[in-house]
Amino acid sequence: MRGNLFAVAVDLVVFTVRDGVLCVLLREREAPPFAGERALPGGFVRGREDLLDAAGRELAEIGLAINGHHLEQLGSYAHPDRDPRGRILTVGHLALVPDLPEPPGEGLWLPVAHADTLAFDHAQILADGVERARAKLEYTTLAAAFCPPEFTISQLRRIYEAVWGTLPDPRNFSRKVTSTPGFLVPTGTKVSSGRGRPGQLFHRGPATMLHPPMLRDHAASDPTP
Amino acid sequence: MRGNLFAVAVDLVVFTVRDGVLCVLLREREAPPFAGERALPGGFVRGREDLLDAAGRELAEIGLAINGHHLEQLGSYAHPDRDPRGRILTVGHLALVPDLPEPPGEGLWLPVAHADTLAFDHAQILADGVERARAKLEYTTLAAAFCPPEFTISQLRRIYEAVWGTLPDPRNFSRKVTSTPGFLVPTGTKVSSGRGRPGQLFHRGPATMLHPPMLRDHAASDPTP
DNA sequence: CCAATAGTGTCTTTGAGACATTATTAA
DNA sequence: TTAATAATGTCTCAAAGACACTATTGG
Repeated sequence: MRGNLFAVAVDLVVFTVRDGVLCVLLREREAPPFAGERALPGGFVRGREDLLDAAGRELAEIGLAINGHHLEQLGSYAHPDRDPRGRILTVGHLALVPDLPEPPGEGLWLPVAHADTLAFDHAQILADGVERARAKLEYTTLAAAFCPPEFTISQLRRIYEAVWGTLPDPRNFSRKVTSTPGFLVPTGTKVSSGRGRPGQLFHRGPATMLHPPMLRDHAASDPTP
Repeated sequence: MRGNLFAVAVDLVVFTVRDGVLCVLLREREAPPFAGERALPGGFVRGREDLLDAAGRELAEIGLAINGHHLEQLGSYAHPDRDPRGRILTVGHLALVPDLPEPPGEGLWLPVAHADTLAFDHAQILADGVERARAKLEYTTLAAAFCPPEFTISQLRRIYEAVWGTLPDPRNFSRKVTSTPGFLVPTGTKVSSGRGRPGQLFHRGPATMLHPPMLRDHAASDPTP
C-alpha cells in the first residue's frame, strides 16, 4: 500500500449562545505540543469507530451527549506541519448545543470573537465552523438546535443575532418562522423572561429546511473581529 | 499516540456535462479488491502533500490539470469496513470540468444516473458529490465551471438542466444570469451551434456568488433513478 | 421555404424590507 | 406608574414564475 500512515483525530467545534454571544467550547492543553494554549476538544479515532461515532464519543466524554445534539462533519485538515508530533489528519466536526448552566467537563466557553489564537490549525477549523453555522441558519431550521426544548420566538431571534451579528426585524422574523410549516409547534404555554410580557413557548417541529431561505445581509457586521 | 493508524487516500468525483447529461469520471479497477468493478479515480496521499495537493495531483495524473479546474473538498469517509485491505480513510473531492473531446486517461465518462453500483463506498461519495453540485449551482456561479472558456447562455442553461433535472425558463434564466454583475462578460462574438441562429458568446466574470440564489424546485424530477 | 436555435417584454404573484403601536407582566 | 418585553398589520419593492413571439442562421 503506497503512501504514509496517518493518525486520525476528530476535533469538535461546539457552539452555544450564551447571553446573546456565540461561544465555542475550548480546552486548555496540559501536555505539549502547545501546552497552556487553548484548543478545540477532540481526540483520536479508536478501534472500529466511524468518524461520526468518534465525534459523538468525544462529545459524550465532555458530558454533552445526554440528548441528541446536532453533530455534523465539517471537513478534514491534514497539512503536513499542522501537528509537530507527526502526520495527523483531523476531521473537524460541528456541534450545536443549547446554553448550559455550566461549562461541561473541563472546558470553557469563550466568545468566538475572542478565540483568535488557538493551538494547531484550530483557528482555521473554528473559522470554517463559524461560516458553516452562519450559512446553515439561512437554509435550515438549525437555529433551534441552540435553544432548549421549549423556547420563544425572541430567543430564537437572538440566536440569529448572535450567529450573524445582525438582529432581524421582529415582525419580519416572526412572520418568516411562523409561516414555515413544521418549524415551530406552539405548546400553548407562556413564560416570563424576568420582567415584561411573557412570550409564547414553542418547540421544534419536524421541518429541517427553510424554503425559501432567510438570507442574511451579505455585508452584515461581522461579530468576529 | 493513541488510536489506530490509517492510510489516507483522496478520491475524485469529477463531473462534466456531455450531450446534456451529467457524467462522472470512473475507472475500471484492475487489481483486487473490487477488480473489474468501477470506482472513482483516486490514490493515496504522498509525502508532505496536503489534501488538496494530492487531489490536484491525481487530477493531473488523469490528464486534467492543464488549466485551473474547480476542485474542492467534499468530505471524509472512514467506516472500518469500507476497504477490505484495512483501515483506509478517504477524503472525497469534487471537481468540475468542461466537456472534453475524449475521456482523459484510462477513465470513462458514465452518466451519473447509470453509476449506481461502484466499488467501496464510492456510490455514497458520488451521491454526496451530486448533492453538493446541485446545491452549489443555486448559490454560486459554478455552472460556468462546466463550460469551455467561452460559452453561450443556452449552454449554461443546459448545464443547469443536466445537473438539476429541470430546464429553467429561457427568459427568466437569461434575466437572472445577465443581471448578476460580474457573472457573464460578453465577448462581442457569436457562434453558430450547427444550425439555427448563432448565440452570443460570454466568458466567466469574477463573480462567484449569486445574490439572491437561483432556487431549484425542491420537488424537481431527479435525474438519478 | 423550412427547421432549428437565440433572444426578448410584460403581467402576476410571492415574499422581503421597512416601519410604530398596543398588550402584558414585574417591580 | 413605570420599565421591560412580546406581539402584531400594512405598504412598498424586488424578484421569481408564467407565458409567445420575432430574429437569425443553415440546409
